[in-house]
Amino acid sequence: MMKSEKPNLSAIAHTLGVSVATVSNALSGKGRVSTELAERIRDTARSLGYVPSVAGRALRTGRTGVLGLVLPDIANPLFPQIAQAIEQAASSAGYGVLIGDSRGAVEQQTQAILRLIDRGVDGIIVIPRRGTRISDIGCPVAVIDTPATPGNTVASDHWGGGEEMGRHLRELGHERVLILGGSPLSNVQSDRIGGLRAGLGSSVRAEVLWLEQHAETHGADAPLGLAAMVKDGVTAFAGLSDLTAVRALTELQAAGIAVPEAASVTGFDDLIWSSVITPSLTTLRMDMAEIARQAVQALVAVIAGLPQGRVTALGTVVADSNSVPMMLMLRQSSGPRAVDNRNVEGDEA
Amino acid sequence: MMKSEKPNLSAIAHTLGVSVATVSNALSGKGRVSTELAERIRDTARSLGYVPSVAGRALRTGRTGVLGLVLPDIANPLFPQIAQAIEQAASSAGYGVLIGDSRGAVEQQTQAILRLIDRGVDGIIVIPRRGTRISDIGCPVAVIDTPATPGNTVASDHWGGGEEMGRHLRELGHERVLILGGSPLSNVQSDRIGGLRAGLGSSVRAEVLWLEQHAETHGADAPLGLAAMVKDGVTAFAGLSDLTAVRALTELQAAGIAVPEAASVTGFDDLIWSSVITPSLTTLRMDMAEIARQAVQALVAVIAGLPQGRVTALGTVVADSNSVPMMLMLRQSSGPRAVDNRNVEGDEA
DNA sequence: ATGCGTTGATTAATCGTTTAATCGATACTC
DNA sequence: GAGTATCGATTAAACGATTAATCAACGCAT
Repeated sequence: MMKSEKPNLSAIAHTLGVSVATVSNALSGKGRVSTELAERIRDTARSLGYVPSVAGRALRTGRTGVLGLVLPDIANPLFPQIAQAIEQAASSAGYGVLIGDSRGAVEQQTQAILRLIDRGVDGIIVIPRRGTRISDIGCPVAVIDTPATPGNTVASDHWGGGEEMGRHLRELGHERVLILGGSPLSNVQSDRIGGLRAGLGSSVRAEVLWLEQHAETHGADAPLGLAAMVKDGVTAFAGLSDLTAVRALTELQAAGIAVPEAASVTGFDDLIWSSVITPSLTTLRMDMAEIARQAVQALVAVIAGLPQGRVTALGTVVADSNSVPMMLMLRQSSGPRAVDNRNVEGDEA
Repeated sequence: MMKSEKPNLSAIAHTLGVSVATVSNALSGKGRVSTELAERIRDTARSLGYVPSVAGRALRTGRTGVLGLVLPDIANPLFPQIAQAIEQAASSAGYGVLIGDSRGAVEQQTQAILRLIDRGVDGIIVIPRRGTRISDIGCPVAVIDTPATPGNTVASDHWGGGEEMGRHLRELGHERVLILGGSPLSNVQSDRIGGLRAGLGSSVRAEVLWLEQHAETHGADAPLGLAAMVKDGVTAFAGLSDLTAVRALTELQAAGIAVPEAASVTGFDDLIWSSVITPSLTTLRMDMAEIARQAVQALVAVIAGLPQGRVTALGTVVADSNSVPMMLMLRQSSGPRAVDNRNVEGDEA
């Protein structure tokens, strides 16, 4: 059963009759060890099932090999994608990922960061709450927000994505578009709107409906009255997230308005259900794998003190490119503009 | 700027002219220290901003104060709820949470667990892949699956939830129900189906459509043909997750079948969009906060070697109660059975 | 006065790894 | 052949916290 206590460096050193330092050097490839002995050391290390003690190493080197991940609100439906990508990137860079939740309030974000630092993380990846700036904390930070945000490390090209979507809708012939946003405070949403407007061009009329504001005046889950807007001439609804897009889509369908025949609906983020609903949702997918890879790489470079590790004036790390293109997922919910919706049947709300 | 190096025990000891051991004793409250001196030590510790080194402590005590969290697939839309609840519970118990992703494959699950153990976690919380058993690994494990699963630590009462939902549908007068499941291998889904059948009673005809199987024969995102089933007399669709419920809901709507007037749709899990779609989705919410609390508590009890810490024959920790009730969220997508759907308009697919 | 128990503090060892300093021994240069 | 690199390995000192063992001092009963 070889239930022997976990093997450590001195166990290996002892079985081979050498010193622990030599073993350490051999395994890390740092000091000077004869290739032949190094080989034997690696062999016995493997056969003994040696795995270095993170605690011992951390104590000596001052680095834990752990990154912290802070999200505005862990309950965000985007979280799975993000967490998976970050974990994957960190793991293949030899790092673990400790999660920190800043559930809601802004000051909680700082709290979460401080807790992670107290736990000894080597660096932190923050997806900041809308409008928040990351003040100078005592460890390397990668910020994933918007290419336009000062101090941003790397992020999706929300503007470019919006532009592509806008162009798509314009080419379909839409002339009145309603943009459905959550809150004007979000950098991400501002970028997406800017891009949408640019892509739609000056000939297309685009208005914005802020859901947060709507919720305040009409109650939390009140209908948005989209059917009336269709009657009024709106033929496309561009949600700034798939969540609001699905909300719009179902509200239209429930009112008897066919999507995409009578009205188009588009979203952002390609959340998991976007492809399974009927009609499947035209949306923009973020390349989270690439974003995560870059963020982690930049962070690790600074942590390891590599020459390519660079830091902004705000103390955040900088990646190769701070903007990663989004990918338009053309699906069924967007189509050519309906010729005339004024006499469409729908209306229930 | 007091950029002094991080204060450690000896820094405190030095400023007060006492030994580090005394400081350690005072702060941990373990050894024998005069109350007056202990007070002074705590004061200076606070004023120096002392925070214990996790590495040092881990090396000495062998415990890191970190729990691992392993999920079947991090991309699961339930992940946010779970992660947030676990992080919260762990945090208030003084533990950090390290995430491990077993992205897909079953053997990856074991890999993820081993990686976490190598990182020195004190315990692991696993939400196992369907049908997977957790073999004896070298550290305390809490399993969140199904009350009926052998070795389960704590979980939602999926059966009871299903029963409640079944009763709800029966009371609405439905006589033919289609249950929409993903895969028959899932313990959770089996329980939910069992409960649904029990709640519906013997007078209600209930069939199951397995989406995974359907995808294999008809292609990944093929329509489920629900409109035809409505014509055939089915008046209620019970999704085993909100994801499939929304899929069903939109497919029905797109086919011109009014929900809940012509057909009811229900789900499980109360995922984030369930409340914002139209009609909002009747579903069952899990009490993840309570589940997480119990799992963490049980795990920590075993880790700390407390007398109330108990372990099953399979090596998993046991909680106070292994079953937490689900909560029926009555919303708009379920209603009384339509008298006759045979001549309903809908049909497009 | 001797012995004993208690209190309040210190000493010193230990956890496992890294790394600068050291030290033989061999090889090379002039 | 004496001085000097170079190579290959060892020694020993950290890193910061915990904890068993020890110790001085004091009170108190015999």
